Amino acid sequence: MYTGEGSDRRQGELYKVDNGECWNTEFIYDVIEFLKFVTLGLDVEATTPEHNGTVSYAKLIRRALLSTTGDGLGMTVQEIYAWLEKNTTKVAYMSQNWRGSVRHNLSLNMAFSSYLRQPSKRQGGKKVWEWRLEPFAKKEVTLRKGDRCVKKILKPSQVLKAWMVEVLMASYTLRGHHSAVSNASLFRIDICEWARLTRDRKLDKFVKGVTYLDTLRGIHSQDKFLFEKSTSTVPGRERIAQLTKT
DNA sequence: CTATGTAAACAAC
DNA sequence: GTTGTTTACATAG
Repeated sequence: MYTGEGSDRRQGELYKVDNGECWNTEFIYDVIEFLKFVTLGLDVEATTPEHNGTVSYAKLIRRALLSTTGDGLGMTVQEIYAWLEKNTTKVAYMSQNWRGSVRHNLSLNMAFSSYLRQPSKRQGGKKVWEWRLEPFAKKEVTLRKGDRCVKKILKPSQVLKAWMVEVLMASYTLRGHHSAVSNASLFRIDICEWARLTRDRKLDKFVKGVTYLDTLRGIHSQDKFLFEKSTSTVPGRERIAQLTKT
């Protein structure tokens, strides 16, 4: 992620980012502004067991998944239960149905996705699903608050929007061009296309107009970055279609 | 209105 | 019975 500060906003300039890609300057600025917007006013996350009773399930699940060693290794629901029981104080005094709440969070929150774990010989080919953190939810974002640098993680529901930005970036990368998006209809095109390419079920539902009331509400009406802020580098529909073909 | 927690119906395994 | 999806409702801020 590009984290530098700059005063010039010359258009068309390309920056190299962490993964080696080149991004359009204006797009980068838009992403940064967006992330700032998204992370304003977040509370400090409690890190010790004595204080994590007030931390949300989603954050604790995130911490559980971050605690796994090995790249891409996730946790089964049972492993998540066990981790929460061992490493937090929250579940001890939550309702009897806290496991249901955990599953509810896993299912509803786009920060979490399930994958089929490679079957081991011991388990005799039985299907085992594991939950992983989406890359966007692993990140901590460094923000400047006054003269201090504060590290924050994104709230799971807010980070959904950041994830949308990732979707856009991925789809642009796929097409081999880079640009800011500021137009609702173009955004929709991108989301539809990405849902099709990735066969993302959650995204697919989103495209089909099923709203996730708890997490997706308001994304159209409220997201000023994606739908109201205007930039001048948005390619036309024809151009997009052209690029998509090749 | 947003964020979060809880309950429950229901399907698939 | 477990796991996962979804809707509905409650409450705090």
